[in-house]
Amino acid sequence: MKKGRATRDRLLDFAEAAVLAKGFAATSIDELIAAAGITKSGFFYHFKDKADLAKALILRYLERDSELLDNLFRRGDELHDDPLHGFLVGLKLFAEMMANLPEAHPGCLAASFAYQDQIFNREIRELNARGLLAWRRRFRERFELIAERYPPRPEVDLEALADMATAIIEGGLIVGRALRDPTILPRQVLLYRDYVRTVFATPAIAAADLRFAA
Amino acid sequence: MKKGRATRDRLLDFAEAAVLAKGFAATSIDELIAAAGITKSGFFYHFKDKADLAKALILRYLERDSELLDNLFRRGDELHDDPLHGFLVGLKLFAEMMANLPEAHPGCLAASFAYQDQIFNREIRELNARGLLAWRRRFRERFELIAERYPPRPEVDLEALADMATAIIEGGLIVGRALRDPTILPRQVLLYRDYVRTVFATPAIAAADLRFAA
DNA sequence: TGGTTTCCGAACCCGTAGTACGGTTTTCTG
DNA sequence: CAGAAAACCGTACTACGGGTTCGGAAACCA
Repeated sequence: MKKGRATRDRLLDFAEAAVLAKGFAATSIDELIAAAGITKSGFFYHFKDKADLAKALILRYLERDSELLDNLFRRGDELHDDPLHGFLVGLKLFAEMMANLPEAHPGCLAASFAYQDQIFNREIRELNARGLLAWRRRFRERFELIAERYPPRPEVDLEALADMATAIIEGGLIVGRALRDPTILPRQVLLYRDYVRTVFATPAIAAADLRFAA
Repeated sequence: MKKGRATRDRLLDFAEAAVLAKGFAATSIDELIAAAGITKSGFFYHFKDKADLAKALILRYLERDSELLDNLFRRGDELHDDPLHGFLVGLKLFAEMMANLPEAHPGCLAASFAYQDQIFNREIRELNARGLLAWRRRFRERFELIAERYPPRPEVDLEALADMATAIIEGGLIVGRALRDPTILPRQVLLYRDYVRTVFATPAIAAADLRFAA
């Protein structure tokens, strides 16, 4: 009962790495069971078919991801009780975390799935979309909170600014991957951070904010 | 000699669409020849194997893409001989083009390949990386030109700003794809455009404000 | 001890990339 | 215009790996 969970998790680990490297269709069950040291029927005990594996993969990925972001921005807010600067610190923490990853960037499962969505059933596509919407919502709510204190430049749509966070992360991952340069993603995040600041930091308020420094 | 070229192009068309929808591994030669109305040996006359198809795909994609960007920014420069504003117009034209696409967004082959790079040989990965580097170079050179006339905010690295263009496009494509919302990409491009403007046309605020690096 | 969880062995069928080879059309050249 | 050469397509076949099923057997727990 405990061991089953462990091998299931190992299967998911191998699968996630393989999917990010080769895509879902090119990841064979054979290679997963070989890596996990079990046989095929062992696999089909844990997952009823390959689609079930895909579903488990995103579910786990989205959950972990949301947890990670929660922690990150919570820590940011602990360092600054101002909503804007807490967010900016959170972004910085994220950039640092991405810069200090032990190995090359793993990539994002949601992006991988998005570029192969026709091989998945609707349920999985829905899950993926819901994950994206959660990210949008997370950032949008934060921006609305910030906007109460720091009026944003009026022509900037806060929802698009929220989507920009995930867009810049996904894009940074792709460019970093293709160029095999893990420094790209963190730098992109910092540029995004800089942009967010320019959106909310109007001159008068920005001056007043200097007391937050130090 | 003429007809052969045409069927080859049709094969590439179907292949590109299928790869963007399902990934390269899940795209079978059988489905391509069925769509093109030829038989297998017809396919293997045009491409010596599947890897050869992949190579032809990116080559064509990168070439078309570069041509498209050339046209776009040339038109932008024709409307404004100022390097900054010509570029901004080019970005706007790009956003409009993406907004007015007849069908949903096709996606970017380079991104698709980046998330499945382990199924390709080194030559193809190199081609893909070279494409990315070309985009970086294109934008970086432009930014350096702009910087001669409009001094950028000093903390902004122009190379990263160049990468941000492709990152925002790739990211916008992914988010738009996952959410099935074709308006996302153009809006992201416009946000990027807004950021570029703030980088080069800075009101006096930011200098002091940006020292803030908790 | 009895039941549940976890895994194994072996077989099954299908789709896939790729080949061999012969035939037909198109294009070039004398 | 003839005819060779190049370009193109069809049929039939191989070899293999893929996902999936089923009947059990250890391992674990109550």
